[in-house]
Amino acid sequence: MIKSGKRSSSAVEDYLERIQELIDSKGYARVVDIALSLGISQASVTNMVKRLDAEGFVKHERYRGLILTDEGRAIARAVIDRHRILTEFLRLLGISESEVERDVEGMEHHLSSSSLGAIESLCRELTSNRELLQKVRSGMK
Amino acid sequence: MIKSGKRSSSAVEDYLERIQELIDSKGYARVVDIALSLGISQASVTNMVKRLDAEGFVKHERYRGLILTDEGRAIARAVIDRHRILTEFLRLLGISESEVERDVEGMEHHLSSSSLGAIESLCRELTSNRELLQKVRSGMK
DNA sequence: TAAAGAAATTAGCCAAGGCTAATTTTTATG
DNA sequence: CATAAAAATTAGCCTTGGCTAATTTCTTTA
Repeated sequence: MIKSGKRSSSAVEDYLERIQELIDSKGYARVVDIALSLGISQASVTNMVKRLDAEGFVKHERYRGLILTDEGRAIARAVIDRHRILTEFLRLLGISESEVERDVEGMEHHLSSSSLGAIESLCRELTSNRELLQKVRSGMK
Repeated sequence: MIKSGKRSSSAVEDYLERIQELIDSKGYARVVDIALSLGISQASVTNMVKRLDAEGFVKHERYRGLILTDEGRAIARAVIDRHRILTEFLRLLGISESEVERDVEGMEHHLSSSSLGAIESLCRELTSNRELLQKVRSGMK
């Protein structure tokens, strides 16, 4: 039996994504690290961490850092996946790096896995078919 | 000299989009029409309409309805465009109608015009090249 | 044209997520 | 090992954008 799913907010997804990335890159994620990385205040992070802990997405040990629960990690992984694929997609289409970032950050919380799978397939096709890619790119106004 | 741009919120964009659609379809958009159409309370709409009016996106006449200013109409048109193209895109990829709707509603506020143009071009290609479309669709897990 | 009904507004509330300033707790260092 | 520095928390505030209930204003109709 799979845990409910609970549709988490964009903010929650952003936090979980960043926490996982911090753990992957530096081995730990403390309140201060998250705050710096997201560009928000430590106080705001403390609040959200309380919520994430209460809702079972993370376990927090003061001054030690956070770890993600299975559920939290599943969400983080899903968001990171959507992020990666959307980024690849827009880059393939020749969108400028700064726009890719803005667009992806906005869209990554609103993509069903069906749509994600379709875009992934499209990326494969665009990657293996340069002629097609050229054609698409040249058709942009 | 073009007016600043002002990056309006998703909520503002949703309202302007819906107001324009109501005007297009029934000729007018009153508070009650917007409330019914968005599935929220009249009181909430009254509040937002005050804001939209104060910020110069609409003109409101009680019991008569709203009209969009040039600026409001420009935003509405842009959102409706993004909506239309994203919808076409996901439909082409074979996503189910309900998922198309959910995904588009979420994503339509976060798409730059570059990305929009690219997706538009991609739609043209997918439409005129059924073989490609088949290939992409069959590559989805 | 007066009264019923529809439309709109007001008042007061709530939750999510931000913020700063002040304080507490832990770690690290001279 | 005392204390400075770093990390975390608390308290209190703000904005956005919802809500309900009560009230007001306009329109419609008997």
